[in-house]
Amino acid sequence: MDQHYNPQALELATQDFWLKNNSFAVQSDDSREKFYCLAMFPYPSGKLHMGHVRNYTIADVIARYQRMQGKNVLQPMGWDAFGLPAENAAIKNNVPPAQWTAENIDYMRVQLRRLGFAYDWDREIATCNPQYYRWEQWFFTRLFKKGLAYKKKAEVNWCETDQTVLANEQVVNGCCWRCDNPVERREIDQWFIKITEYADQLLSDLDKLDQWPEQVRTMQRNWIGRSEGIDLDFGMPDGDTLRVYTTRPDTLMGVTYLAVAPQHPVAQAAAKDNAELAAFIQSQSNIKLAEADMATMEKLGMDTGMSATHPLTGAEVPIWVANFVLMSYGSGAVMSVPGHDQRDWEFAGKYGLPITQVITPLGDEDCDLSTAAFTPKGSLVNSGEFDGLEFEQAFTAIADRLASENKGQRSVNFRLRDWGVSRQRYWGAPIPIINCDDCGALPVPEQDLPVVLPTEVEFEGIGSPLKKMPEFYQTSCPSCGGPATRETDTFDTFMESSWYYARYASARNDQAMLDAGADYWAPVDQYVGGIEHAILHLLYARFFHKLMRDEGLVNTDEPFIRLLTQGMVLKDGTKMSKSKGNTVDPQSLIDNYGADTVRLFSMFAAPPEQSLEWSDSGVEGANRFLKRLWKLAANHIELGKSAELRPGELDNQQKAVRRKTHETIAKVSDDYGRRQTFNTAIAAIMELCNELGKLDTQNEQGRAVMAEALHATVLMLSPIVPHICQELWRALGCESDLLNAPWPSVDESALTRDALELVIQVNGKVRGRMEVAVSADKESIEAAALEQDNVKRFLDGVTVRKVIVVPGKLVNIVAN
RNA sequence: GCCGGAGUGGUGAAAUUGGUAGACACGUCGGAUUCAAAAUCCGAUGCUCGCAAGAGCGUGCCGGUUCAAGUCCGGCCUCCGGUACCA
Repeated sequence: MDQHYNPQALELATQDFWLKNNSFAVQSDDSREKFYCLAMFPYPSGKLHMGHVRNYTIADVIARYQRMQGKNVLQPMGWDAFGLPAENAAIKNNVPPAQWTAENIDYMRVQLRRLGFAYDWDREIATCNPQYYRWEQWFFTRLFKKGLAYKKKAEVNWCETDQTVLANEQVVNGCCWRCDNPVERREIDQWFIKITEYADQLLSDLDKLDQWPEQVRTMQRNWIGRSEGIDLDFGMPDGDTLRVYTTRPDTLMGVTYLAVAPQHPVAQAAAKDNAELAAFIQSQSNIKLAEADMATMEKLGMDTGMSATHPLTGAEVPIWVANFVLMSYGSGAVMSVPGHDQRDWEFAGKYGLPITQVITPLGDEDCDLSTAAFTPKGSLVNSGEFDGLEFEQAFTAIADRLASENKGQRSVNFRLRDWGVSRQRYWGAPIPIINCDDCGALPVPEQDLPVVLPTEVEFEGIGSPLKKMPEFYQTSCPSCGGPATRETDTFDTFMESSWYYARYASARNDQAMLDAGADYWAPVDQYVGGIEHAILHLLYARFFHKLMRDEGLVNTDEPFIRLLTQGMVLKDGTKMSKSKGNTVDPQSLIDNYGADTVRLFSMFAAPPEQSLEWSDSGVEGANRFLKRLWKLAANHIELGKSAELRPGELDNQQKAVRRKTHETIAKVSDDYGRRQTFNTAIAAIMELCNELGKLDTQNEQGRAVMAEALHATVLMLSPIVPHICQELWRALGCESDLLNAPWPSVDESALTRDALELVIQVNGKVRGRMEVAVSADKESIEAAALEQDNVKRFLDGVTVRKVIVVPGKLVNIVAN
């Protein structure tokens, strides 16, 4: 065996071996337990970045570990190939998005192969391929027929200069990122999918996801935002009503004004003969659609001059237009209770509206309405017949009263909004709809699918090229046969990423969206991806899975059983990304050190769920460890075949090393399987190797202990650094295929010890240590602790009050 | 703004159920080896005081619970992610 570790040659040879043996292609096999391991597929942006390397190494480690547990493991890879960056690159480099994307995929595929990931490449998919998106189009037509897809008007960011719809990302400080002119909001027809019909299920099924991080479940719960309240109607002068939703009906008697969204019909009507109000509403249309912008902007409002009648008191309350009221939540109108809502309080203060107290504290909370609103729940005052009631009683009493007068009823509301899937962009899957003047919007018939996106296009970036291609949009109505036009909008790319995990299981089927492969492989047993996808992608995928279930395509409720959300790879304290220009190219690291070093470093630097601050130093250390490991094995092999291990004949050092070996197996197994903290697994293996370096191998049993430890080490490291381990496995004389070798097991008899060290504290501070026999009882431990010289110093002149013995850990002497 | 995280040596981090703070590495310093250097190996390394034994301090900040708090509770600060058209 070569004393010198040469990763480049070794890794290429190993990858060649895997390729020739088709090592990672898998088939359904009902006789074996399956394990579906999936990392979120990449957007083919050009080159891999460190976030990809981290993501795919984590998943690969888990996949290889599960294979060593004897499972039938599927790990596929593909490309989230539609999206905005391809259009930007097309404009910048004058290359069609399809070509740019295909070239990136080809380059990145080579990089993934070079990193040695155990993918079944036979199942590779790219979402921009018509063989993929045709099933998405087909599925959408099914949703349309079920009434789950519908069209309505919704706002977009519009650049009048460029005549283009802008993504939020493309609006910088309220202006177009290309021409720097102010954007405005514009209403256009868009397609929606009724995710709100599934809100209850999406919420309640979160309870089943007990192998998801709690933080992700909490975020989704809050995003769905179920609340219980009351819909109630204020009377309008024309006899009509103005509906508001509130979760605090107990404060109803404290309403001093109503606030409606600028887009609300009442606001629009009032503006018709009020130029000042019309100008105010107009000025609010220059704010971009992002919630963060709307929530942080200055809260502004204007009196409409109109008023409404309070449903219980009959009092007249003024109606204001307020820019912080969202047309998309509830009814687009809210009742304002400045005494008990901080935002209403600030607004009332600013515009001189009255502030009334109707809740009084139950406990000793501060309540001074001249300094702030009092927002906790309490007991009602100034509320007539409801005085003295607490929240629950008041809720019931007021709800019943409103219901009896037919002015309101209990209502469950969700923050979640229906999913808008229309994009006014070229590089996406065409929405399979035909618009006929006589018959309306109709789905493209199944036999005419897919609606293929033309890839030979003139791409200028001003609007979608599809709108200038009559050969694309001119068609005939599937119902009446008359002339009709296709939708030129394309789908949100979240559509493609919402079901790809299932398609991998049926990747080559051109007769159906999913087949028996999906029955076998779905759901995904382990999903790995960035925490930034905690809400949108993961919620849409959960929704899509339920849609597919209800279409009979899958037979489970949830797509992802266990979820690992990896932290960001940061550099200089901010997310590493192409747009920020702070990326580290993993390719040069692979060229310098090899794939195993890059894999080892990215697993060692931080636990998977934490963000990882990149530093170039440390990669060197990972490489150094592999060199040391190589040399350790080479030195052992040079000494020749080792004898059979006879545990009864070991001396103390050999026993200690063997104990360390099995302690390490126990620790590393737990770190891989339960904790998924690969950094601590690596640290434990490093500790073992440090011990092995000190082991005397001049005698037979010493070499036998070394052999056992090296076998375990190679097995335990193989998911992380598979290339070097494959080579060492062979060099250690093992004939079997390391990929399928069973995970090492713990020999409990090797773990026993006679004595252990206890820490002795006086009043919680460490004052000494002592060796005690494992069998020692509490009394003898206490007595020995009190005899320690340094302990006695601290007990001088004080009285021992209590002695606490924590078995196997410490003794704490409480004295004063 | 709202929702969810994070904050520990010079650096990345460890401490899994409230029980020895800093494992494992990086870096730095010292030594061995070398004509010399690289590489490699050995040793030291939280801060302060001390020849040493040892002592004091120390996990973003303020307060609390406990024999014992990085860990639990209350209140802040800073940074990161998401915020529905970036993916």
